[in-house]
Amino acid sequence: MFDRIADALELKGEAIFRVNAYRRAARIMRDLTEDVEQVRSEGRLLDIPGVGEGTGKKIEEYLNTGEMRKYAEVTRGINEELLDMLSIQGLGPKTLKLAHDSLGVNGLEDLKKVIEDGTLQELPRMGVKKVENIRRGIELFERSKGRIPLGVALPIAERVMEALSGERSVKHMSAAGSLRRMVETVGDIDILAAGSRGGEIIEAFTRMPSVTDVLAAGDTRGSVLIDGETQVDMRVVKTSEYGAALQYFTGSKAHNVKLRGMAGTMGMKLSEYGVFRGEKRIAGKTEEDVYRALGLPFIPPELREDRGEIEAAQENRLPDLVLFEDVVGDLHVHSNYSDGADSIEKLAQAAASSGLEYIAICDHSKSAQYAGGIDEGVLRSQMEEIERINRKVRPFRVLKGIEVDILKDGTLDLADEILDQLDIVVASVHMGFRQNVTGRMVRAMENPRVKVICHPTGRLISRREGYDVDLDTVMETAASTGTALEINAYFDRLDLNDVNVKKARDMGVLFSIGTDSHSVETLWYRALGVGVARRGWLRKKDLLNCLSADQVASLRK
DNA sequence: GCCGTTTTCGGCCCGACTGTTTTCAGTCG
Repeated sequence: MFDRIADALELKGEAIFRVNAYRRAARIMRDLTEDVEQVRSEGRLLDIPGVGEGTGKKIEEYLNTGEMRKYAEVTRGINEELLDMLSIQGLGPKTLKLAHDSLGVNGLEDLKKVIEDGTLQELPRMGVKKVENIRRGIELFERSKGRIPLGVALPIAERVMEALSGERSVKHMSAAGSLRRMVETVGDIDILAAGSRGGEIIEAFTRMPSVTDVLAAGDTRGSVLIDGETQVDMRVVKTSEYGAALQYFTGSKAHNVKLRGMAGTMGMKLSEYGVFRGEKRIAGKTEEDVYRALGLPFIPPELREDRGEIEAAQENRLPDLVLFEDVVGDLHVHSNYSDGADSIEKLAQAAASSGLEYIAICDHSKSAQYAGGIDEGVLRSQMEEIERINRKVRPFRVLKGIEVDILKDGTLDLADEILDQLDIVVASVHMGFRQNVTGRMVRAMENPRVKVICHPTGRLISRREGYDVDLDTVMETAASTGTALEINAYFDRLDLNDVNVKKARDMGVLFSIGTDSHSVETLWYRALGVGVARRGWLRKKDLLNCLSADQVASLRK
């Protein structure tokens, strides 16, 4: 509702600072991991930075009545669709308001009509090119399916950088933006390069075979569509400005705004060209230099969300974040014993060559019939095969595991006797998403054999909300029983997500990264899991995957 | 609307590009 108020106020031409205050409040509410009712009942609403008198009262009003008068007032007479249209590229609030007020545009079809019949172009400060830009913006708006999952965007970014790596004048290159911060979905892909011949680099960029549309191309900036749908923006800067540019283009916006404010109060100025004191440029070549000039240690990109990282940096208490190389095991892999595509041996070899020390084969249990779940007998023969394979692939190790179903009464799908023979047991809810999920998970965690609860919310990024589950209770029980919660790294799950990981970590919960791979193709999703872990402020000691195979196999709760 | 090492009013991040204009408004990131 705060986001919608911001949209509506912006459209009405309200002061941008007020609009931004609402956007900030919306972001803060979205990031809040505590129950807002609880915060209110303890009288702490106004303790939340960014929530003042006004928004605090509105939150109270909403909690009491389920309504917000301000929201009703500012959205009166404005179509929801009109507010959505603010995200059309090339069409901002001023133009949209003008079209609304003087031409009666109240939706996408109206706008197309006034473009067609030429009346839009007759408005003040409108011309042929502007209208054409808006027309293209509409095309893109209708074509793009919204945000791209990180797991889809990362390989595209890598392909682009690979294609440009041969350009001789390129000195540095990196993904930037939300992709570099490892946000679970990204709006577009940003690539930054440092080099002397910007024009040539951009030209090579626009000539890549996968490019279907060139949206812009100049000496310092280019923008294209890959395969007709994914927007990639490329920027080229001077080597001396690369650090400041990378810092700037990585964002997040909220992080940068706060940093720039800080720079101001310290008598400096921060821009994408560097840190300045008066006319004098005092940093900019590397990101480390930029942060140092502001009196801060380097803040890893995954933390740059203005969720307390700047304050932590000032007080020198940034977490020592887990590194990709620290994660030496994948604790959730399916084989062709259930619904996976590849043999255990093939998975082991692929995992070994990707730098892992071990994987845990955790196929589905018998109740998951749709997934070819296995019973006690098949599991026994799988354990024998794993022993044979382990003799072949040493020092790599395959752990004997199972992804056991948590049944509708909270009991497990396989008997304790066989679970006792495994190296690791992970447990999942795969049925009855609305049926006492919390109680069932708690009961499963109370079983000392269960080391991990998989995908604790059950959400699918592209299409499903997740279970009816009380995460606070799950986290408390996980902490008290020593059960790890999974960071399921499958690209459409990423479950738990970043904010919940941070919250659970602060409660003393342990974590386990599992790719939930059903073939060798997705073992690389571990990188996505590490991204979520780092965004959740995790250290090496918070993850089971940083233990050795022996340590994992001998875990006791 | 929020907030305070410029502290209860008066600021609020910074710069580039585009297209429309004769000095700048709108949009974007």
